Amino acid sequence: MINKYLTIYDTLVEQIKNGEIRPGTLLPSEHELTEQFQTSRETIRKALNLLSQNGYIQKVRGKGSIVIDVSKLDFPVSGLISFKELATKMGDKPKTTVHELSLITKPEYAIRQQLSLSAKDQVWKVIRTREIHGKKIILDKDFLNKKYVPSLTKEICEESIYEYLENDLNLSISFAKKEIIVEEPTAEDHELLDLEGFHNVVVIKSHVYLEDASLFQYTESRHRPDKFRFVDFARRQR
Amino acid sequence: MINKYLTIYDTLVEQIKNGEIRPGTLLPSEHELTEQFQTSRETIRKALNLLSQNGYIQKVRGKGSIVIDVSKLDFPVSGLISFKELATKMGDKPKTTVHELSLITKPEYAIRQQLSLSAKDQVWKVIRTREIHGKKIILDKDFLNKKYVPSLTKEICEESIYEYLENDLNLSISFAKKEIIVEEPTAEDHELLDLEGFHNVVVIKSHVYLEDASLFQYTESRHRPDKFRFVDFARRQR
DNA sequence: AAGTGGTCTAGACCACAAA
DNA sequence: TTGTGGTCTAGACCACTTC
Repeated sequence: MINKYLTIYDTLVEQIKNGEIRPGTLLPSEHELTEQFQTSRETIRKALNLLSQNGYIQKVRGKGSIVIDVSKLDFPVSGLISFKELATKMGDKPKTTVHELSLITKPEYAIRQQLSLSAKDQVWKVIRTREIHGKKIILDKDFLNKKYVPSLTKEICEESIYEYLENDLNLSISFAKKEIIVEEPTAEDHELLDLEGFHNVVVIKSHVYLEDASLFQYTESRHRPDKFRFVDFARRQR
Repeated sequence: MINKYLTIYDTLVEQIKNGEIRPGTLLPSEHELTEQFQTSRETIRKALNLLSQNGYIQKVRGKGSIVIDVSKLDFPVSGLISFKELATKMGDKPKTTVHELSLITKPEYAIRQQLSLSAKDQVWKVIRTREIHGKKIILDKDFLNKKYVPSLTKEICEESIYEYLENDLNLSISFAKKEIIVEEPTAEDHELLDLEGFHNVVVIKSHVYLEDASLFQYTESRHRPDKFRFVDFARRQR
């Protein structure tokens, strides 16, 4: 059997999405749910806390758990939509072009800083553009610590580096720190992207960490501003 | 006495920030912590889960809790830096100008939609610009449901609407759904902001909810792109 | 085999809301 | 007063890492 509290979570999410439990109404009380799912209250509370964190319910002491209207925004609860999702959403086959794939033996200072490298660490540098409806709208610059990724090919970069990491290398990404800013396009942006007169690019700088909290990738994803969208669900405080 | 698990959380955060517990090392085990803080393991685990959610540690089964290097980004763990923080960080007194403060008796369709209003609900409309170093760089357009905010003055809008809501009206914001996109400046942007040749504005659209999950505010915060910055800590999965 | 974190339990007491 | 969610406990068993 799989996790009990996750199956309860999934069940409730399903019921909320289906409309079996309507927005604005109350969930059954924790006591009732323990009977419904034949489990202890703490287990129910774990499931409910997940629902709360992911924006499905709002818990109110003394009252109950209010179901939030999740229909207002159509997206994964939080975060940047990935390139593949973006492309398929726009009804297009995603197309990736690899402009550079090289192994840097002596990384420059800025990169060593970003990846907290020691003097002898080597780094994969990958530069790719992403195309939707025939327009190159995203420029991805990836730097990966060779310590964790011994080999890398053009074919892998054209598909998905992440799938390669997870499926073949058995590396698992656990968290990322992202920063979003707007910059003037560089010469490289002008050369590789179809900017069509846009005067800014949206830049997402990410530090990506593995399960053991080791930093293994730094990425700059540079987007044409008209195609950029980021959503966030922010719960107040702890 | 206040919350036990929160005080434990605060203690550990303090130790991590001070450097008493160094990044890359392991926290004491949960068992050890129960003895250190004279409490049960589940209470310790509540504190540790908070640390994990807020990006201070990474828990690894069988190993322990790794302390993450929190110094790489200097900011509140996640989210948009507020105007006041931004201003004080740049060593300037924040200055707010109120351009409009009006009560709309018949809100247009778009606003009724955004705030899920019934036909007879009235809405406060507030338009303000924010100034740093003598430049108007943020345009805030707020729409507040009068049902929750009976009165509003120019003085309140020049200070902080939020402080008024929380301190005087005893209203508490619980969560917000935000969307970030980049737009061409409108005529209004050109009129009210010091755009200085910038061709885009970063727009943060927010739906703000109260503790009982009722939607009470819709806001568009329009930023000059060079002064915009957003940070995000994204943990994978649930 | 020993130590770590992950899940689950059954019960207790508390703070808050509504009737 | 009753019902709700919030905190806390002491213990159990499991899955994983390390030795």
